[in-house]
Order: sequence, then C-alpha cells, then structure tokens
Amino acid sequence: MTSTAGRPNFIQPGAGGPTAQLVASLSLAIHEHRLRPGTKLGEDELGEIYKVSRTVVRSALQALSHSELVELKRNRGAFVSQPTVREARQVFEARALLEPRTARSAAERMTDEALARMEAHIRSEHDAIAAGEAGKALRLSGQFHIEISHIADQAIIAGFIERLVARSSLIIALYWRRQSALCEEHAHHALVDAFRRRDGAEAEELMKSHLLDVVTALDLRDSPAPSVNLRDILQP
Amino acid sequence: MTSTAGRPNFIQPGAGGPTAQLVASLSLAIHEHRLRPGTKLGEDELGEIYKVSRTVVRSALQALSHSELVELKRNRGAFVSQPTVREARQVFEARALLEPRTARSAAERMTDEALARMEAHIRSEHDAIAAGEAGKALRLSGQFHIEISHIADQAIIAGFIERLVARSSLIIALYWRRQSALCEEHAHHALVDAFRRRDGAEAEELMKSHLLDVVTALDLRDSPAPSVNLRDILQP
DNA sequence: GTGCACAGATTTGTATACAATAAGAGGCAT
DNA sequence: ATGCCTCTTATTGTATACAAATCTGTGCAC
Repeated sequence: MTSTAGRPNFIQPGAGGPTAQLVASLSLAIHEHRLRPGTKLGEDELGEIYKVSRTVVRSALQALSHSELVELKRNRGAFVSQPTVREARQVFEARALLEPRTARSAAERMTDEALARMEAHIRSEHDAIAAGEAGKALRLSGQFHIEISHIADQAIIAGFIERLVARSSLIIALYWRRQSALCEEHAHHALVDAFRRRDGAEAEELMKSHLLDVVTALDLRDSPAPSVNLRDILQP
Repeated sequence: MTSTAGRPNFIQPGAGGPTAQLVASLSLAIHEHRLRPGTKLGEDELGEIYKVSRTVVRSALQALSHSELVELKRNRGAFVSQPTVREARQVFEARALLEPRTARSAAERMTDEALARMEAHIRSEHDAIAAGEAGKALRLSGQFHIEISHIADQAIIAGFIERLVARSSLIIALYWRRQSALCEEHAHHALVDAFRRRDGAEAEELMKSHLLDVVTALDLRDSPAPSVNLRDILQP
C-alpha cells in the first residue's frame, strides 16, 4: 500500500500544512457522524493517531472551535460540540432566513457549468444512499446547500451558511428522529429542477419548505446522548 | 503606576487566559483604527510588547484570523486584514439583509432594561464624539449594532452581525470618504426613539436607511493605503 | 457504609529550542 | 548598468520540555 515503507501516515507533507489536513480530517469525521457530539478529543491521543506533535493538534482544535464544531473547555480539553435544543432552533431560524433568498439568487445566476456540477452532486448523493454509506450521504447533503450558496456568489453569506450547515450536522446527530433520508433526496432533486429552469421564485419556495421539512424531522425536546472511543473511528 | 514594581504588563493573570486578553487588546486596537489594515503583526514583536511567549501570540493571531480581522499568510506572517472593494460591498449587502429584520425583532422584544442600556450607549457615543475621541466613537458606533442584535435574542444571527461589524470597521478604515460621524449619531438616536415606542416597522426602516447612508459614505472604487509601525500604538 | 480529604497520575497551558521557509543584500556575469 | 544567482539573515512552523490545573483512586474518619 505504501511505496516508501514505514510512513503509513495520513498527514502528508505539503498541502497547506499538517494543521489544515488535521482540521479537514476531523471535520470530515464529524460531518459523517463517525465522531459523535460530546466525544472527548484528547491532545496526546490525536497526536499519536496522526503522528504529529501536540502543537499542531492544539492548532487544529482551536481552528475547529472557531467553526464551532468543537468546544474548548479551559484546562479540561476539547469535545465535539453538543448544540442545545435552543441553539438548534436558532440555527434553523437563521438558515430559514438566509437560504431561501440565496437559493433564489443561485437560480437567477445559474450557469451551465454550475448546473452540471449540481446535477453531478445529486448523482453522488444518490450513489452514496444506494451504497448504504449513510455518513457520506449526510455530508454530501450538507455540501449541496453550500454549493448553492457559492453559486449565488455572495461569499460572506456563503461563509455563514457553511457554518450553519456544519452545526446542522451536529444537530442532526443529536436530534434526528426519522430514518429516511429519502425526503432529502427528493427535495434536492426538485431544487435542481428549479435551477435548470432558472426559476428563482420556485427555488426560494422549495428551499423554504425543504428546511421546514428538516426541522420537523427533528425532535427538539429532550437532551443528548454522548461519547464513544476514538482510535477505531479515525483509521481510514 | 504599578504597586508591585517591575510588572508593568498588560496581561494580567486570570481573566480567561493570556490569549483571550491579547485577542481583546488587538481587537480593540483594530476597531479603534490604531492598527490600520495591512499592518504586519510580527510574532516576536507582539510577544515582546505584551511579555508573553510566541505560543500565546500565535494562538491569539489564529483566533483573530478566524474572526477575519487578521489575515494569516503561510510562512509570511500575520497582517491586519485589508478587505477588497468587492468584499466591502458583500459585507454591506449581508448587513442589509440581516440587520433591518434584527432591528425589528429588537424593537418588538425591547425591555425597559435593554432600552436603558441603549440610551446609556448613545450617551457614551455622544460623549466620545464631544471629547474628540474618534477611535472610541467609532468602536462604540459598531457596538451599538451588536447590542441591538443581542436584544433581538438570536444568538446565531448576533454572532454573524458581530463579524460583519468587525469587518465593517476595517472597511471604514480603508474606504471612508466623509468626515462627519454626526449622521451616525442622529441615526442611532432615531433608532432608539423607535425602540422606545416599540415600533418594529419603523426600526426596520430606519436601520435599512442607516446602513444605506453608511455605504454611500464609502468610496468603493480604488485601493488601500497600508502600514505603520507598532510599538507606539499598543502602549495604553 | 458513606463522605471527605489527600496524593498520585493524567492532561492541558505555556515557554523555549530547533528546523524550514522566505525575504533581502551583495556579488558576479553578461 | 542590469539582471540573475547565491548566501545571509530574519521570521515563521514544529517539536519538545516544563509548569499548572484537573481528575481518579485510595484511605481515613465518622
């Protein structure tokens, strides 16, 4: 598997520095629900897994805390964030405020290339679901919303939506009720149809009801259920 | 000036750790335009000024980069951000999207205590202007918008607005055209009047036109003008 | 048996030392 | 004189060492 035997590491030289790669790897794991909310992220533990020093681990954890995927408790350590019910509601209120309008913008500015990307994207989502890769499907589902915001060409708003989607992933991990991600797939398909027709009003409406669907599929009453181990999860 | 001679430091023990204090101090300096966009923030230099190790300086700079007040260039160092004209426009587009609605919410939820705080706040603004403390006045002016978002009781949106206000401060440093901050003062006064009457619609409208006023007072055509030294600026 | 207190071990926070990368000065060739 | 190259120097990136805080487990008192 390795050409130069003896370096089976995940952190490769180059590519923006080890910190960025660690952030990416951990983000991925969180978005795919391999790391559950509440999981403790010990510095030594991560350092040993990824074969990097605590310096870069700390740097990565700090970065993740600023994107609110990780909560840093002073002298206590880092934990995957556990959004409260209150925060969950506010996150989806914010999304309801930003995303429908953004979807409209995206539809109006839609180019052929961007449309092709979106179509390819929902195919990937479909494949992941078909292959039973729930984690990947979930991540792609979030990515779908981020893609839209980028097409809308409002970098600032896109950044906000990116944060909201990330937090939504944690919220779904904690509060998801239904099983089926099928509704998701249908909604995304309908949105791309609207994009294809450059129908801004329709896209706005579809996004609005899509977000509402997601919220109503959450159980925003009681509290979380935490914690697993690490080493097993972060291998591939 | 010092009771225990020999520690004229600005970083006191406690209070959330040295990093947080450094972040606060630098944020303040940036918001008050004592640190101008483009200024290089050398690690050794800051470490010596504040008598802390590079470890905490790096930590603080990373934090500031995540709030986009500082730009981190790999192997090059940290610089106070210089938003482009394009970014400036998008920041104010985002504010125009979020803040009027937030002002409405704030007006509708306004309590007597919150109202008293807002009134005290505009008095502080007035005093700062009267005393010729332009930097402080500017910072308070931004703080005014943040206060509103907190009253609206939407923590997530408030966080976004906080970031936008911070970035606006940099934009104003780079692209401000007019001299008078008097318009600001009047606009804020009118908003507080609307709050006093719990008039949501009026508050929304006032905020909308206030933001428009600010944008039109910017010169969003040409490019920046950078750089000064440090040591002098960061003393008090 | 239950609760508190102390001590050891573990983990995080901070400082320093070393390595790598990039900027700048000077010299050399053209 | 100008342009390119190399070497020096300064600054950032990473690793390690030490200090401080927290958690865990044991023992004792009640």
